[in-house]
Amino acid sequence: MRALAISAGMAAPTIDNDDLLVSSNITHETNLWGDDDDDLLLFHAVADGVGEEPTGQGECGRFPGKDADTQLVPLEKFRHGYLWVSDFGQQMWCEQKVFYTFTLPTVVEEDVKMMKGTGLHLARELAAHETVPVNITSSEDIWAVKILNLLATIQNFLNGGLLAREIPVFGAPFSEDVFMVGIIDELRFDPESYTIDLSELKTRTTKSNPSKCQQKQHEVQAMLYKKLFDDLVKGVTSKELVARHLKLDLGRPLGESIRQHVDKHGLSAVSLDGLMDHIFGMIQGLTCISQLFVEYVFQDTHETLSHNEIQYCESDLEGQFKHYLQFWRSQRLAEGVEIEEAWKCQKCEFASVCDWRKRKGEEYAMKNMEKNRLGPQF
DNA sequence: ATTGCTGAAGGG
Ligand code: SF4
Repeated sequence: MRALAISAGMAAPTIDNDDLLVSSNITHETNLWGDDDDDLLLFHAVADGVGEEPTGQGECGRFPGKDADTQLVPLEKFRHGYLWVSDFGQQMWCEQKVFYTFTLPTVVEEDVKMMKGTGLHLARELAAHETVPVNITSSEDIWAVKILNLLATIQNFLNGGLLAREIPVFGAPFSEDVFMVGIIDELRFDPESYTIDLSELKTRTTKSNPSKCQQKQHEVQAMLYKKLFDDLVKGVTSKELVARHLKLDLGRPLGESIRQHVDKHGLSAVSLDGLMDHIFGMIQGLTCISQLFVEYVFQDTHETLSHNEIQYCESDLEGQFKHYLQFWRSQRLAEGVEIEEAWKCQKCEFASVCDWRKRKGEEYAMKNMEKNRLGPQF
């Protein structure tokens, strides 16, 4: 079984054989994974957005409410009106840090553990398909790539394929009208039971599972992927919704390079309108995700430390989703870590300027002083 | 900042 994925990037397009996956970037070219011949076509596309600097909203720009100058909330200032699934995980680590990464200059240094993690993910991805570059001429093309890569997965499963990696998903969960985009690490299809399981891969520098709080991050990430995928299967996510949030013109003709791949899938669509009609119809022939797994792999030896099922809890997910959304809508300030998690500040590049950390430290010192002052006498 | 006039994710 061969899969094809497309990617658009700055580099020259490359075409591989075997299973192809495509990823697209904001630039002029994309890569398709896989074989030219057939089967799976996976695209990831990128979205467009709008970014802005937060401005004089008081100390560190942390006050809630719209930005004084631009009247934009973080969702619009820092993202282009839609969020990434991974944004929520970052917020769970430290929301204040998320805020700083968007508003303060950061030090450029290569992160070996992240590069290793990326490498391990890429190796697995390429084991499932190859990428083929495509040319991109518009935002519509970029999203068409994502949709074609999702289509490749769907066609793969409907044709008896068992495994897919790096599957793009998107939607606006929980009727909040906030658009989310993400990429699922891995889906496995069992034709016998007609079930699809999801697996989220995390690599580790130490030979141990992460702390509870990090495990929680990974679980929420996996649950959100399921939610987005299931909404697609259920037909909750419509092309109009996608077009509105991503500011896309459904009728705009797709570029030549994209059209060729559309043709290869046996489709006649010339624009996103027809392409999404097709894919949204087709995905409803699949089934919602059954089991969720998080796999931890040791970076040095590539050995799997654990591969455990996690429980999907929709009400829990919804609660978290709405809480973290408040930050993006300026309905509350960014929250930093509590004193129990001050260890996170140790390696944080913003520690020396972090207002939150300073305040927490002072509060803590104050409490201790109180205790010492009152303590001996009572 | 890798890519940030911003692709998702990459680990802690
Ligand atoms: S110093 Fe601590 S509280 Fe401040 S941004 Fe970093 S991790 Fe968050």
